[in-house]
Amino acid sequence: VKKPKSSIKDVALLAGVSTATVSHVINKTRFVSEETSRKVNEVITELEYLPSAAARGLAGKESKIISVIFSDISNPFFTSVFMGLESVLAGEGYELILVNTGEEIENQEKALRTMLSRQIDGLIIAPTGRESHMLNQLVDVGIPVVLIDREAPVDNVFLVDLDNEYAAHQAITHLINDGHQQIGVLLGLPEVSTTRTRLNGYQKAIDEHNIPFRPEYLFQGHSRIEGGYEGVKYFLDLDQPPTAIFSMNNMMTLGVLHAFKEIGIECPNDLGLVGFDDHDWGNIFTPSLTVVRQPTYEMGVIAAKMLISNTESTYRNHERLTGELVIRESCSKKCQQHFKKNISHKFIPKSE
Amino acid sequence: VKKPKSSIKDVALLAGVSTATVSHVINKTRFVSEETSRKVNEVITELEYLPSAAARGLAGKESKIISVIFSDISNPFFTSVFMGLESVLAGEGYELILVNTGEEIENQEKALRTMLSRQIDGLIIAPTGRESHMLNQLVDVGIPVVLIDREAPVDNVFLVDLDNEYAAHQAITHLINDGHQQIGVLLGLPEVSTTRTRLNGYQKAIDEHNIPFRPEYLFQGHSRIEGGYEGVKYFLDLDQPPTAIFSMNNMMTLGVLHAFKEIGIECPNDLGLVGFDDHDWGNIFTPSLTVVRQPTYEMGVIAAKMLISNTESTYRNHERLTGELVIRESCSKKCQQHFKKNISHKFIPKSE
DNA sequence: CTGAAAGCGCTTACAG
DNA sequence: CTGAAAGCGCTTACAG
Repeated sequence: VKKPKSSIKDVALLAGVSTATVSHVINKTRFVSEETSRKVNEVITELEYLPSAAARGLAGKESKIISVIFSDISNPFFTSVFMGLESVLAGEGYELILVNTGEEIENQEKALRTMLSRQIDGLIIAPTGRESHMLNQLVDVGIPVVLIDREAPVDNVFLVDLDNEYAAHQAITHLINDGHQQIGVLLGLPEVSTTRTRLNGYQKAIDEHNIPFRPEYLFQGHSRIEGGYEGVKYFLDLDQPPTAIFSMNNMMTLGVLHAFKEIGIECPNDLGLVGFDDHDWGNIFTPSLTVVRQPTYEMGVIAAKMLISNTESTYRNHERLTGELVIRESCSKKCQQHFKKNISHKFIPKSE
Repeated sequence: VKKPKSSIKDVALLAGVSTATVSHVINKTRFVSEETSRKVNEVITELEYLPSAAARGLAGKESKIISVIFSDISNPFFTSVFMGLESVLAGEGYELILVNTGEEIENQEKALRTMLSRQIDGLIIAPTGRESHMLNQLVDVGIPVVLIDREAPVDNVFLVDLDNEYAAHQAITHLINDGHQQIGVLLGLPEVSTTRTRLNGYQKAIDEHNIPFRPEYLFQGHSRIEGGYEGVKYFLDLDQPPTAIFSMNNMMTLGVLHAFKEIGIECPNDLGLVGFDDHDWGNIFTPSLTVVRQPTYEMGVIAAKMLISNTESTYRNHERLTGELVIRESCSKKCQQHFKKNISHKFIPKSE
């Protein structure tokens, strides 16, 4: 039951003009007399004509497609960034191809390869951080790319990220001021740049307070729920468990809360918690969560504007935003002894 | 610093064959001697040749683009569906254009119009439910479309959804068995089909238990956080407030929990709660939430498979899945009097 | 103020 | 086993 689509030729024929004229009235790319212009538009609506994006792309114009490559779209951080992107790009007539790499470099490379064969007008990517052959190739070919959230070893790209070191420093300092000296860290993925910069902020904060660095207070949580969950178990099994936890992202924070509930840990009295990324449940949970809020939507907006601004004047190549420490209830320590002494006997491992 | 991309002509020239042959070795669409085939592939890697998707599309082949139109990508329901879609489609070489309508019919129509001008291979959409001219046109033009989660007035489309009536019936029956006779409902958007079917399930369940239907127990929450929050306030202001709330989606449930925390409502003793959609925080919250879990990821998988299965045999035009009632702690009522009597004096309106 | 025509980079009958 | 060539539906110098 296919209805044949009409082409620019059909329009030209019916309107009694050339295809060039039709093209020009559609794109407003040269003057056309009002009369013919009207006639052409009439025929267009009559035939329900829509120009073929493929033909347009081939003929050398922009594709109006921008590719977005994220690592984990189930993370609200990225959906919020996406909405920020969309808010400016949709208005400009762009469509977004979204691909989810699941943090796998092979998926990223494969996606980038496809993008290279498409006529994309730009790329917005939260890169894995490892060397990427395809990313360099995309840049070489002249496609504008903006890195978001994370750095990567490429030149001639835009970058919008958070001042992660400052944000982490702020969070840890807050924890210290609330009486914590032993602070466990749930690390994000090692190959992602934010893990390093947030750790730097931690280091700097404890240094400033002459708190010794303890490698056993670092746990690799892989930015995943399970990692946060396992991390709590790990910390409590230490001879001298930390009195507070710094979680480097919201997924791990969720895992921490899981563990807290399961083990019966009362936060912040038993164990303090400061997280990265804010969300509605952060406010609902008891205690409500003290977190570093990232301006996620705004990051998307800026990235999008960078990409489509041909005037380089508006933005620098690198826009660094500032996080906001949202102080709620999960940090303030009231008793100083280590939590382990009191509850280790009620530890219930997760049933698998 | 643009590096010129090489075309199929360049490859043909360097390999000493025709473009037809190059095309055929790439697509494996007719036999080519092993020797020339090898030679062609060598040249391809040497030139880092990648076929132009635009040209391919124009020349009549598939575009390998599938369009996904959702109403709210910040809702985990949709991100989970998206990941299900991606899990099968990425493997088949498809790219997904994602657009977020924010539940606005105009945005939907605009997006569909663009899709019509693109050479998309298929469309997966959670439609607003209202009559859509563009949707019909897409179908007319021969593009396969699958409706997901919701129905819409179109013919010749696939549909994958939940048995919403059954799911709601199950949830309400559970509430009734836990001792609730007054059950307030937070309605989803009126134009979305699931709102109607879930309400039917509610109606059926109370009918079966001879519980009178009370229109004042229905509150329009618009499937949004604010709606859930306002709903709780509304219900508690009734002369005879309900003893339990049925929330038709996870966003409204979040709003309910906000209100609970703010007003100081103890769930389930003060007010029971059963929600639609499951999420990690459902388990973390105290009390943990009793909800209808939808097989979201699976819905995505099935929708994707429907779309690309040319053999109509595998799937019917309509696949209806079954939700699972996950019983946790937020329903069982222990005291029978209406909650209002005890706490209305501590009511603190949200500061705006 | 408007047209004729080349060209974008593929695919695919048609031929041999 | 492989080529020459038409054609997909646009855009854009070039001409007038």
